[in-house]
Amino acid sequence: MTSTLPPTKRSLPIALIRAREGVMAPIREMLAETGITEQQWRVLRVLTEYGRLDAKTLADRSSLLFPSLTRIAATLRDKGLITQTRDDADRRRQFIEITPEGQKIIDDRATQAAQIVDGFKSALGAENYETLLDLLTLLDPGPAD
Amino acid sequence: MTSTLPPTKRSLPIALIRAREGVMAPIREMLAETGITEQQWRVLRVLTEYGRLDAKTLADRSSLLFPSLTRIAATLRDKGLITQTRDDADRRRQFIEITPEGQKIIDDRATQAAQIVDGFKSALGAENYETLLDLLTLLDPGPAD
DNA sequence: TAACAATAATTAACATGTTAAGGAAATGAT
DNA sequence: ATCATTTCCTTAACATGTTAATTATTGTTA
Repeated sequence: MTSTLPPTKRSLPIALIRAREGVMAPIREMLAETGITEQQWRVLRVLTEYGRLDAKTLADRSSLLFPSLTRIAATLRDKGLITQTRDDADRRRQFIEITPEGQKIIDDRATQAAQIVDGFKSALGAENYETLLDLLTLLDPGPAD
Repeated sequence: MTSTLPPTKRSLPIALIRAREGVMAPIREMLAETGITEQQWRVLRVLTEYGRLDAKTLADRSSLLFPSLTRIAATLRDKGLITQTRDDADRRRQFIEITPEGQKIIDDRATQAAQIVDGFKSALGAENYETLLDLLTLLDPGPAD
């Protein structure tokens, strides 16, 4: 049975891109007022959720490649939203922690962000929404949570 | 009812990124041998599916922003994989068409690409796969096909 | 038709994605 | 202890994502 490529309208990679674009549009709009990017927001959210983290773990949990995190961390540090501390026990490693200023950005927008998420949940229906998250997780090869 | 942000492990934007990463990894691996990028592959696939297109339509169907398409088209032209033709009726517009060399890249890899897609379809199950595509389409604000 | 508005495309500027190479510190083997 | 290896992180180089400004052409209207 020779398989052929689906039409691009039913292509999984393209559907993932478009869905992400649809979901991120209102979030980006919200973030525009804060002067931080979507990825910077993601880093701050992970730091809020897990507390101080080493750079490697932070990159994993933020779904960022290490080189991206290096640049983003430098930007966030310059903005005073995080601090970077060398690990005395292993001087290769680095700890990253959110500052009160960074925390404030999350706190100030958390409700608004949650409302955007709720909007999509309503649009799909709660059950479909959970199904979608479950199916997406199956496509993620990452460490089995 | 005050809504709060979900933990990042159940965040829709992050789940979309990770899923995309999981799906694209083997495709990128395949494309590495061809010397073209994922986006360039997408443009060539759309051109194969729809034939000659004006740049605006091509950008839409490839899910690319216009500035990205401008650069990608220049690259593909330099590689001899597409041709660009000015519209005589409206000299602002431009038509883009795939060349035999470009077509060959698609033809040579179509089966392999389809097998990768089939792998994900099996992993999820055919029914779940279609459900996933349907749900993703609901998140796409784009023109209702 | 002259002035203004709208459209197609490019360019610019900055941030991120991606792969490869490099540097510093820790680990392991001899 | 020394050398090779591994690990954490940075830097480099190039492609793309994103928004804004700019150019060229077309359309509209007074």
